[in-house]
Amino acid sequence: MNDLAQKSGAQSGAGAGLPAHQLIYTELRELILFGEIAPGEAVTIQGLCTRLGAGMTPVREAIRRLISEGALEFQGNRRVCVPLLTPAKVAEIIFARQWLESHLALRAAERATPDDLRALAQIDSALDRAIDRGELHAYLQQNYLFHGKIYQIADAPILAEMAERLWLRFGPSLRVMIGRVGTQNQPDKHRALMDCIRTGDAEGAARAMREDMLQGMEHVRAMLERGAEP
Amino acid sequence: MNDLAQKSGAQSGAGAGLPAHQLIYTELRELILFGEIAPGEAVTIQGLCTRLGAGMTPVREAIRRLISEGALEFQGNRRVCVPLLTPAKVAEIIFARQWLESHLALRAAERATPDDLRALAQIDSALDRAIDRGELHAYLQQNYLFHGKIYQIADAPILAEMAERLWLRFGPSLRVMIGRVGTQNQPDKHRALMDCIRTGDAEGAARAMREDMLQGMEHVRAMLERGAEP
DNA sequence: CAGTCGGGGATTTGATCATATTCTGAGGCC
DNA sequence: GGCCTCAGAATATGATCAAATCCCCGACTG
Repeated sequence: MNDLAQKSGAQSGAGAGLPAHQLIYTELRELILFGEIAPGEAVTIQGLCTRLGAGMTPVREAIRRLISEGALEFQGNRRVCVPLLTPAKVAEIIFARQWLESHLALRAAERATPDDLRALAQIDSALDRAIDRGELHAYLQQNYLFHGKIYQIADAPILAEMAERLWLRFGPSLRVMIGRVGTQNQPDKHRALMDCIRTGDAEGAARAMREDMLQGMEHVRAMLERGAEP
Repeated sequence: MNDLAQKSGAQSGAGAGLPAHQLIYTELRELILFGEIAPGEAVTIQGLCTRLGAGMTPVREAIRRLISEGALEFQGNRRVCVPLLTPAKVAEIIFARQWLESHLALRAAERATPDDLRALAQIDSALDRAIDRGELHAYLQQNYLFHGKIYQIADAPILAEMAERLWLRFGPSLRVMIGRVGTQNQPDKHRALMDCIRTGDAEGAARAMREDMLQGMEHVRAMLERGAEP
């Protein structure tokens, strides 16, 4: 219960020292992004206060922030929940990502350094390991990291933020989709993408990224149009 | 149950009914959007508490939300200010808006009803009046409303939100730019846009919207590259 | 001797919490 | 079946604590 010790001792490695609402935000964001909270599931302030062991003010701020990012939804009366995707929303997301992701990949191909390529390769091999072992959470995480690294290389913070925000919208449903389809059935376009980046083929990188994205998103779309309960 | 008092809080005195943080958010958002708070200007919680006559919690939440929307910036140590645009950021915004706005205009042209056209014409004439009178604030406001109405007609909430978010980024600098250039020098592409929508020329609407947007944004870009202090 | 740099306290500001108040939803009673 | 009451949750306030900035003063240097 004595969490007040975090201010006096500024040690204990990373994470210590920054404000609680930031930590709560990051934590809650990952819970949503990787589907720990299912689409449609309700979120209460006091529930999170006990779940994350935090005060009420930081939790409130984190929730507000995630609402404004589309990761949570304000249900008219004072209820908050993880939004359910509709086919229309998925169509919008696919449309936006076609443009965003391919452009970011194109920029990344123009700018990537050998170090960047090494980092990408490292993430991709971790991703492969997760696929082999069927580790759902690690798969989602590494996949997200891979795209995030592309965004970082692309050096376009505003566009990257737009792309990251879309992840928050389809992340929960992606988890459900992968959970049903399995991690095996995802032919990996990342290798082709990295090859294009390595050879400086920007157009090819854009195309590979677009295909990688479409592959996953069309599965989500199909699941929503069929199952109707994500 | 049916709270129609969504946002038009002009009735019943103090606009009671919806939560305070929502009111504060809307108010602060407009202050930023129309440049009442200049780019680079610092924003303090307690300053806003007195300025808007509100408690500290709602103000905090509004600020957090606007930070996450890019309308405010977190300056390392706990300072918050309206961000200064850089040429690189403007280039990103122009790039994104080229795609977003033209696509939204295209969708709007495919969906607009006669009622929608009437509403657009009404906003546009208010905009013309503001230009004639040289009313800066009204000009910015009606211009924003015009685009917002297009977004609404387009019926693509996620894309519209992305576009609205960009307004928060360039709004303050737009105000500075118009303040220098004047409202007169903006040849109005809105008429052409509405004509295209009326005749169902979706491609033409997209083109007109793109040109309208470019006109304004290139002025902003030029101002930033020249003046360096917006 | 004057100007500047650095230190230390006062003040402002942000972060968090505990608590009071209000609103929503549900279940019981008439 | 409708109204009323009650419990639980969210909103909002103010107080409190910590930290960063600011300002003033003194010492050192040119």
